[in-house]
Amino acid sequence: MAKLQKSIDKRNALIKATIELVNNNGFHATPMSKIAKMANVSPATIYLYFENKQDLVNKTYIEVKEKFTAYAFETFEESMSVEEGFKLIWNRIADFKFKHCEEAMFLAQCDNTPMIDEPSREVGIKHFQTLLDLWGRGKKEGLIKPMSDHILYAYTIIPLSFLIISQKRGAITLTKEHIEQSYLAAWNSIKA
Amino acid sequence: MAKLQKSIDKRNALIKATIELVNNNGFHATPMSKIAKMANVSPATIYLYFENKQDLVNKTYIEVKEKFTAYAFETFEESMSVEEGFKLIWNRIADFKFKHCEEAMFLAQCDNTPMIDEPSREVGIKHFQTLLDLWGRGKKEGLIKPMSDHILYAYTIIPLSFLIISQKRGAITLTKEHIEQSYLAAWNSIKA
DNA sequence: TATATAAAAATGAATGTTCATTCTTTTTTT
DNA sequence: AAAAAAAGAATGAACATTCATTTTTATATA
Repeated sequence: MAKLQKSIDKRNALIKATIELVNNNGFHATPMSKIAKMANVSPATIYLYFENKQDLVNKTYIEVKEKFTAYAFETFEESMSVEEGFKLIWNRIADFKFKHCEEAMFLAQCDNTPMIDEPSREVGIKHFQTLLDLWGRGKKEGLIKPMSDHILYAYTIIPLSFLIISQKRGAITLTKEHIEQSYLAAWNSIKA
Repeated sequence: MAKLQKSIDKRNALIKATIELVNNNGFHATPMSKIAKMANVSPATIYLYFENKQDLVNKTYIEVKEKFTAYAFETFEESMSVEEGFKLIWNRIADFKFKHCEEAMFLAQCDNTPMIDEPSREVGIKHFQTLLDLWGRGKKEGLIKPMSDHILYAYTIIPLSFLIISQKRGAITLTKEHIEQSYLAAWNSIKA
């Protein structure tokens, strides 16, 4: 166990360092040597855990995305009403982005960039099915406007990424009130 | 004039090549040599027009952003009502992103990345004052919810970037109807 | 339990490549 | 014929990745 434990720590440290450095400097300006240094590891060690730089970034993306969606849907139950369920999931997402804003920023950067290869991106998308199903139910029940999932996503979830990034840049300081207003804006934009 | 004309052509070709290559491969994977090749120019020539790679990207960003905002506000007039003005500007923005989706994608990538340095980013923001003023008026008149400009922006303009990128990736095909639904979603999220 | 040994993990120093930038020469313009 | 613009080749630094060793861990033996 000791052996495996140690390995996981190093791996986590590498992923954490990748997130932080890519957030602050961008993919193009984060050399493997810096990642190694921040993770307190030799550059060569990275290659024991990841095939190469691209693989490191892909795996980081997938891991963060999975953590994110797991958190988003953790407390959701099928038995909930559409409105209740949506409110819950939306708030979990807001909560995650708030609490783990480094991770959230990293995802935002990946989602707008050719930094991640397509297969890894696909993996990330799959995990959102729960929300799409809920929206499907909402549309059928006439509670949510009959719009493409992409539009629903664009007007409810995407704005949060922007707000978190703005906060990280120091352009705004998000309060509980902002989040409440934000939820209302999201709901108003999709409710039938 | 011949001389100046020629120079401007080369400069434009360089900016166009930068947009295209960065969109498809990301900043980290677009060497100056490729930009030069795509613009039909020697690598050395780039340095007659731009100080270095960072400068080239900064200038490209500023130029595209200016073109974008100029287009967005071109037909707006102070005399318009808030709702009318907002609808007009929003549609101009949608229109621009639709017609010039390469440019729009480039901006989206810049806005979520440390690719651009802060001073250049600031320049890009300044040009949005017209919209902020309009929102200010809307809030005063009680037509728009009293929310931070960041939230208004997040729920009306930002979603468009996501939709354009999704379209470019082939995940959705945007129709006139999508755009209309989209405008309604935007307006519903901010109207008082 | 202590010791020896094999296997695994980790390292720091090379390696070779890529790439931004500069230099020197050539071409074009005035 | 001088000046400006452009070119291609050269330069040197940065960097991803690999190599040869060392250190750590696990296992086996006494």
